[in-house]
Amino acid sequence: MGVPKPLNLPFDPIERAAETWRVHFGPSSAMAAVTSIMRAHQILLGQLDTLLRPHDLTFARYEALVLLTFSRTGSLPLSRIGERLMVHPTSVTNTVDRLERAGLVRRARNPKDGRGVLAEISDKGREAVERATADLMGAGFCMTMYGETDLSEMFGLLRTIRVAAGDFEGGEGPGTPEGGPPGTDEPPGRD
Amino acid sequence: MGVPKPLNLPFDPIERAAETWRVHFGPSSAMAAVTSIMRAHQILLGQLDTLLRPHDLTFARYEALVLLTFSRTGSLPLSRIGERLMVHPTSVTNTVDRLERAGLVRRARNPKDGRGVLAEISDKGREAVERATADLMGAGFCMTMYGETDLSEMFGLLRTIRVAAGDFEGGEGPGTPEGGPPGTDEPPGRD
DNA sequence: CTAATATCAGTCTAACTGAGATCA
DNA sequence: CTGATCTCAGTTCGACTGATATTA
Repeated sequence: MGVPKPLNLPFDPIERAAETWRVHFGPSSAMAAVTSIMRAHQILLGQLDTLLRPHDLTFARYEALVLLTFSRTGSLPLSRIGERLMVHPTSVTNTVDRLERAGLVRRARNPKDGRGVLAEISDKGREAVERATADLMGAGFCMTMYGETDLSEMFGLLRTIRVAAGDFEGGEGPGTPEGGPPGTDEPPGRD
Repeated sequence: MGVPKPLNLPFDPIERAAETWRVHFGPSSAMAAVTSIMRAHQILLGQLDTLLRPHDLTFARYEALVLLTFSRTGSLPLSRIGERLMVHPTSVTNTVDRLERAGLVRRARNPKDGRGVLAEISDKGREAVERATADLMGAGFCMTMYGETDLSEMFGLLRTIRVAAGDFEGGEGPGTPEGGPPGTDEPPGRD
């Protein structure tokens, strides 16, 4: 899965494409960065899904389960799951469908909002998260080729595009506002 | 598409997940970096595909077309396309199918290898690449929030995971080997 | 003979569109 | 009433498995 067979090309295909690109079209650093992100994603998803397959999970389903584990009551409205994981509403329905079929989650009516549906993690689900997480951490999240400095540098760099995409309000003001975030500061892990 | 509506959460969802993660499971910088790559990929693919939709192209098809544009004869064996773009053989067949149906590419027997099939770009295909490329470059490849320094830093950082995945032989020796790469040094854009 | 190349049939997943039910 | 939440039907897409024909 992912990339079972290393290609071992005698050259960096992205670097070469960037050189050729520059000759044909002009400056290519943005193109090289984009292509690198695409490829990194492909590599990571392949490796993570391979690690998660024995647990009958995909990375998307795993993320949803973890989110439920983190919630106070072990349950969240589907709408909030979609919001936090930044996926389409119908994708959330689909993900929860599969988790429910596997017995890792069950649906419940939201007592606080008749429109809403809660996804509630089951004991089996909690066990699955625990085992899967152990595997992922054992594999260092497939990022063992990086040191702490590189990891936080990468996080910082990619934060810029997330802010630009409007994921959250981190654009204005000094980075992480210190000494008094205006009003919206919630404790982490809140339901 | 992608994420048409900015979420504008009052907090960084990945940062918050990382904090909670650390409390539950331990160190989380690798997890935060992985999640950031996943999200960056999602953002970029959404924006790029939106830019390419009017040209009846996806990013995958666009990449294949560009590769053909770069080739000496305007044609490449499907196997080589798969190798350079690092996609599965059946995915190449599928991509070329679609490009052929759109009249941007045609198949031809490989005169040098009866097993092989060449994908050859058509005039219509070359025009499509030119127009699409103009759009993408006009949009700065959706990376206008970054400066040159950030872009090359990102490329360098992500190069590490590509090397570790065995994409190419860049692991041993001093970075980009200077003064005499061993034997396999080809001119770019060959074939 | 084996190995490489490409195709086909079919599965799986995620992301989407559009429509509709339910309820605040 | 509007708007939010969720579901369903159906599409598109890329990545895959396994089998097969062809040819080096």
